[in-house]
Amino acid sequence: MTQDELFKILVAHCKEYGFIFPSSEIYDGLAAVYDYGQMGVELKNNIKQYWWNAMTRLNENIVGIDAAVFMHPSTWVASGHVAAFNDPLIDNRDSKKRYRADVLIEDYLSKIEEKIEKEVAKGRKRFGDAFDEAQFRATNPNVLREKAHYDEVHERYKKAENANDLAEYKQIILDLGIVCPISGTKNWTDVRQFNLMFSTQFGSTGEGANTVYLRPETAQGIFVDYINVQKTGRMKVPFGIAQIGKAFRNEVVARQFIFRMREFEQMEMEFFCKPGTEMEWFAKWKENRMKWHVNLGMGAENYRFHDHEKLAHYANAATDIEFHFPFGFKELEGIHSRTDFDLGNHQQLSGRKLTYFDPETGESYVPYCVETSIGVDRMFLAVLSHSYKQETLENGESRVVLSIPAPLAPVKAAILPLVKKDGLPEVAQEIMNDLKYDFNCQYEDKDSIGKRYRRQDAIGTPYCITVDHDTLVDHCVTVRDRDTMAQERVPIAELKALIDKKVNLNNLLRNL
RNA sequence: GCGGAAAUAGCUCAGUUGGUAGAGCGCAACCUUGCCAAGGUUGAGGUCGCGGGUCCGAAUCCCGUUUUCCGCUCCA
Repeated sequence: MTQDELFKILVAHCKEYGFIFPSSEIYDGLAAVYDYGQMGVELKNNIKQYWWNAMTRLNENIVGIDAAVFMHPSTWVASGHVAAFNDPLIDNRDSKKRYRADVLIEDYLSKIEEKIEKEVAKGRKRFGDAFDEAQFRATNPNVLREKAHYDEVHERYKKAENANDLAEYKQIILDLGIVCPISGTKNWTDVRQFNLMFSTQFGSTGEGANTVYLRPETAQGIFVDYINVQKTGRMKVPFGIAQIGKAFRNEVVARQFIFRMREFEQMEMEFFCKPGTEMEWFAKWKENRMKWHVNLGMGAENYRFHDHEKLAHYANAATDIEFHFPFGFKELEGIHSRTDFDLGNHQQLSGRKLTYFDPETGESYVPYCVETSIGVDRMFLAVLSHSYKQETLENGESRVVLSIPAPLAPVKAAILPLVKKDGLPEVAQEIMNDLKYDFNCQYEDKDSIGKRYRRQDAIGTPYCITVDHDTLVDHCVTVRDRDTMAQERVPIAELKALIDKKVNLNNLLRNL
């Protein structure tokens, strides 16, 4: 079976067993939007709990918040999203390639600059030590011609950019005779804008209604609440703020199941530290976060760091933790050193002081920030794709099993009477009623015992507890292990401790 | 957004040159059985993705549209 086939089967499995459904499916679905079903929501909640507890409970200097999805529109000016998420795009009809119109023009401009530098280099070669570069630039006709051309194009481009004049972008591209690097033709479509932020109207729809955006990342909620948390929590730098929440991006193409969705959930932690110490914390959080992943036991070889060579406008260091998905190593989590970009911009735009007074050194500064940002949905996909296995058994039959790390499993134990008579269901119900306060359990008495085992395997239940006729006499049950299929006779009184040992999330957290 | 492919029962699929829709699995009830997907009986479930068109007649041919998959593109 190829990885591609495996992925398709996994998607089908998710739907069949209630993990993930296409959103609004009875209306043909909504592109790249998915719902979590009765099993999916349990797994997802467990993942979030593992992260939340690891962040806020294991670190005394990290606290959590839950900011609103709606934020003041200025937030997205300060964060750079208004500028960065409004790319003017243009397609070449022959090559079917899409480009950013502004990048095409900027590339053209830098080519003119190259020409000028070439001329200057020629002059330097010709005149040797006597070369006066400033004079050469001011007098050489070739340089002057190119410079004039550059200035003219640059001015038009800046004007178009400021006015957000998409038609002018296209006109510039046509006037300059820019061709597609692939097809070599000038057969361009109109320039269109793809705003990656969803917008909606705030207030009444009449006069006075303002456009607000659905947050494209949760991080900004932390930055704007930073000063409130620091003051009210009497937090001392270094400290962190953690948040789990929905974010929205109107992706041009959203695909690969829940890997890239238009509505998704992030688990982000912003760690505020003294400027100059950020690289230490960056290294520490890289190590810390990798440990959190590997601790799940899904194989250290399935993770790797991918350091960014090209950094975003806000970062001075960035790395991804990539996971081995069925479609290759892909980003699961990002760790960025964001400097004081966000707090600095919010301070400037809001006019509010966001500096921290360090009582030990007497210094005042805007803290630097190291961010860890993981997609809940990607983590979910990582767990599921790693857990899904088709096994061939000794008797030649096959089974599908989800070997989900036990503390994350949606259902921890299934209580199964061997037969639906002779008082066995009643005993099983009693056990169920006792265990349900500690674990998410399922009771099932339909079909043969073997079939019920397979159904529980398919949703990744770590333990099946079978009540048989002997139970009525010896008060013991058969406990069947999901992964080994081995069976063990256990007194009912010891059940809780046995299950707890394997499925308790705290045991996972203690290893961190 | 562009190009290619696909959409029939909850799932996997069949459905011939256009002639009023089928199987297996699953689901529900009952009987029988009882430790790794057992057997029997009965039953529920489909305006063939949606909307037009051609035709006496469309799941089937044509056009449009939605969704999904693959390749581009996008993903500060």
